[in-house]
Amino acid sequence: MKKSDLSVSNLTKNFNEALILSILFLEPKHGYQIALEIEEKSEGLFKFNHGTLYPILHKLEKEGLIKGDWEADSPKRKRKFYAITSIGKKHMKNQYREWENLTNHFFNIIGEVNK
Amino acid sequence: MKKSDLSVSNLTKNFNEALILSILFLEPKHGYQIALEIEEKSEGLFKFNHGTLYPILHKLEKEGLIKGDWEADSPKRKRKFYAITSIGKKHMKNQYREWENLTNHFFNIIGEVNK
DNA sequence: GAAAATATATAGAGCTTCTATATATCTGAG
DNA sequence: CTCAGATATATAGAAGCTCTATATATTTTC
Repeated sequence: MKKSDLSVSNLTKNFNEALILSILFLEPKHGYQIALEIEEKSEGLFKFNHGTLYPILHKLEKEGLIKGDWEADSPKRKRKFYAITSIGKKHMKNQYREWENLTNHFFNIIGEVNK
Repeated sequence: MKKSDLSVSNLTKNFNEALILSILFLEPKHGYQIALEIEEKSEGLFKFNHGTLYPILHKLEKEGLIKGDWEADSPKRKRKFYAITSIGKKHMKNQYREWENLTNHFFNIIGEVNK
C-alpha cells in the first residue's frame, strides 16, 4: 500500500499522480484521454509526455490505486480504460488535504515577495 | 539569464529555489540559516538536506539571482552570506505569479475529489 | 575536555522525467 | 481510395535532480 506522504522531494511525481487520480474520479478513462483532459482543463498548462504518462499509470495500477481493463467493445483498437479503486479514492482525498497544507505553508513563505 | 518558466517537470527544483529566494528577500543570510528558517516558517514541513541546499545556492549564484560573500567579521568561522540581486527579485516576483497560476489550475482539477 | 551544534562542500546512488523510437488503428482530406 | 495526421500504447536510454554518506573545521555547551 502506497504511503500518503506528500514529500517535497518528488513534488512533480505527486503532482502528476494527483492529476490522474482526480481525472478518474468522475469516470473510467484511457491513458490518452486522461492526458488530453488534463491539458484541456489546465488550459494547456499541464502537458503529459506519453513516455511519462504510461509508466505512471502502470505504477498506480501496481499499487492498487487504479485498475485497468482493455476495452471490451472494439477488439481492434486497443484502449485500456482505467478506473480509480476505493483505495485510490481514499488516498486521493488524503492527498488533497496534504496539498492544501503544503501550498498554504508555501505561499505563507513566498508571499514575502509582495510586501 | 534564467528562464522564468515554471515547468511542471521540475516542480521540486522550482519550489526549493522559490523558498530560498523568498527567504533572502528580507535580508542576506547564510546557507545553514536559510535552511533553518525555511524549516521553522513551514513548521517542520519543508526540510532541506544540506547536500541539496548548497548545490542549489551555487547554481543560483552562477545564474546571478543571488550573490554570496564570505563573512567579513569573523575570519575563522566560515559563513557565506547570500544576498538576492535585483535580477533575483524580479525573477522571484514573476515566479510568485506563476506559482499562483499553477496552483489555481491544479486545485481546480483536484477539487473534483471533494464534490 | 568531549560531545553536540554550527557551517560548508562534494561524490555517488537512486529515482524520475524527457526524448526518441516502435507499433498499430482510425479518421478525414483530396 | 490513398495518404497524412490523429489516436493509442509501450519501452529504452539520456539527462537531471535529490538523497545519503562522507569529509572537514569551528563554536558552544556541559
